[in-house]
Amino acid sequence: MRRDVFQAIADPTRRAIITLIALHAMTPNALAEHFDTSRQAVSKHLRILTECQLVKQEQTGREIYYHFNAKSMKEVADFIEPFRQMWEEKFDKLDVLLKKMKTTKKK
Amino acid sequence: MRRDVFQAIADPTRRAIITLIALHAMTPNALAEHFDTSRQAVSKHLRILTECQLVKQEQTGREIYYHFNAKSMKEVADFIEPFRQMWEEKFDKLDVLLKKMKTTKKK
DNA sequence: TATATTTGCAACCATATGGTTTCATTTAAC
DNA sequence: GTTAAATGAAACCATATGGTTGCAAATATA
Repeated sequence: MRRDVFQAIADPTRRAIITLIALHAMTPNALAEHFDTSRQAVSKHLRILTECQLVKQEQTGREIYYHFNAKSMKEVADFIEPFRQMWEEKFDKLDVLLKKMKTTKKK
Repeated sequence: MRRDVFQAIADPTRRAIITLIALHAMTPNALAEHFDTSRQAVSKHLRILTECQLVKQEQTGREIYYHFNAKSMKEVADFIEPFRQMWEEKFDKLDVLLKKMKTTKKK
């Protein structure tokens, strides 16, 4: 079964879980209170997030605190980073100049 | 039907399409040659990418060139950006110092 | 005009997904 | 020791997903 970070963050509930957990570690029970779904559904999301290492477990007694593991998010960053300058429209003057030179040369 | 950018980039074929198209606009036929799937399958992917505005169509005769629209990728960037400093482990000395002062003060 | 090319759409299919309910296990509290 | 709380796993279900094949429409080419 394919289980990667991109698929993990595709679900809005999982993105919300990530955002909550990034602030501070939480138990599944505490998390479930933030959503309309059942605790078990949240647990399934946590399983998926764990499988792609977006979260880590820390057991204390019968409670399990889920921590955010930001490193795994880097894969997403690496994918979109090459496109950043395409949506950020601020090009410095050197870039514009180089682009101009390139076009005129071609012509 | 939910159709957002996160779901769009969840599929590896669609991510590959995006990467190809970002280099230069392509027709569905040209795109399909890069994959094992049928042209129609690629067409379905393009439909999804169009719906969340990750690509734009430009018709010339009977051919349709698909362009990459980087702006729509910003939504993903905005989501992961807050976590960036959590995975980038390079903190400058001032940050470390401030952190230290904070802890000692608390104690 | 007749034919070939490019494309999107519809119907269908196997599997994945996200949810539920039920149950077993472990640990805390009484 | 008995009961309650926290959790994960399994079974089940409706729907979404990604693929296929077949077909129709529009445009280029002969």
